[in-house]
Amino acid sequence: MMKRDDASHALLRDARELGHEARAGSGDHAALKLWLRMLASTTQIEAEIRRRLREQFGISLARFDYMAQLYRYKRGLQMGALSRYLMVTGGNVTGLTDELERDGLVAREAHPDDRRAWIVCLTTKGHRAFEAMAQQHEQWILELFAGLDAKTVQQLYTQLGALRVQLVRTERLPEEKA
Amino acid sequence: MMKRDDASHALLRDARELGHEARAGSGDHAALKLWLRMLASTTQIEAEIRRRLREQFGISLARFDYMAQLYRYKRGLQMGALSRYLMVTGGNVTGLTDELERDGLVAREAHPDDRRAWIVCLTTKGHRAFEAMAQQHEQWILELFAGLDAKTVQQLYTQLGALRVQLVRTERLPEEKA
DNA sequence: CGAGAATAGTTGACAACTGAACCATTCAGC
DNA sequence: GCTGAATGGTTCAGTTGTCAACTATTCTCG
Repeated sequence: MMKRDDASHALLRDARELGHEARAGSGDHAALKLWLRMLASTTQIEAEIRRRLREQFGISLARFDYMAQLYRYKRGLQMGALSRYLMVTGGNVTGLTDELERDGLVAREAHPDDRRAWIVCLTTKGHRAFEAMAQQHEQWILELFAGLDAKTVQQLYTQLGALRVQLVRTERLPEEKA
Repeated sequence: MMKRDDASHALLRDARELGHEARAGSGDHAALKLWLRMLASTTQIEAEIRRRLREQFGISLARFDYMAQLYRYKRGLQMGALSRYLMVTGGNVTGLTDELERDGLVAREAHPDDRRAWIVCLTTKGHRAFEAMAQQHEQWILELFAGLDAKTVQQLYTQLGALRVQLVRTERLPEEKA
């Protein structure tokens, strides 16, 4: 389908490279190469963090993220808000809440004005447990990013900010056909 | 557990921010903030690409990645190599191969020297199908990264390269306790 | 008020992936 | 050449997440 230069998107692999970056080409596909490198790095870090959380605290990354939100919002959050913040579906939030509640880390409280809704809060136990994990978590991140100097970190942060702006804009665009 | 400055890793949320970045603090936790922004951006782009591949080609991202590897290696790959390159387990590769083979996109061929192993190749149909998808895929990436100018893209690419080097090094480190 | 639309959360079927156990085959070294 | 360890692949149970249908409640407005 569609006549094209066969090499125009050639997904070349440098034998030394790993993972998603294997899709990277050697041509001038700068954005594609950047994306594949970004995806590979993120995937790898995420897997490592996930593994360590599981290993040392017996907790999933999803549950850690969930508790991080509640830690920030000391007065609690509705489940719908959690669903948006965590970028997961409502059904998933229900399940996570059930587990965390069973383990005594969070508690559902009735919403004062809306009988459909719950307010979820960290329990004292949950609060303490999260603080311990969060501190360790930050150490891991520092370790994994130790190869970058402060200036590079700042630059990356700023540049990714620009990317994020673009993403939000694209997201809101009305879909045209393809 | 452990006495600490309560705000030392405060996972603050700016009301305007979304997703994983919610964990970002306002302090000097530069690496943590960078990580959360990176994770959020990548997750979002990945979800968008996944959605579009599903919608327009009825294919999962995993299958796309799988075919990308075979497209690069025209002479085929062993399943173990695919497993490493795709950063997924062997069991997963078996399943993906079964599906793709059933759809006539790839073919298992006996390894000439090792009767345990298979060589998986794209079929002609698979090759054609992948080219069409890959071209569209690159357009999507260009669109999503359109907010960044060429110089920024180059810088990001280089800087993430440094991160990747660090990751490979960390990965190989013998584990110490925690 | 009252009917229909919208919203909050739950449920259950399903898809994707992992990890461990398991064959078959090959390799290493006596 | 044999035996035990290592490797390539498969299978299966369990985890994590999605999606769509459903219940209960609240909102909108004629």
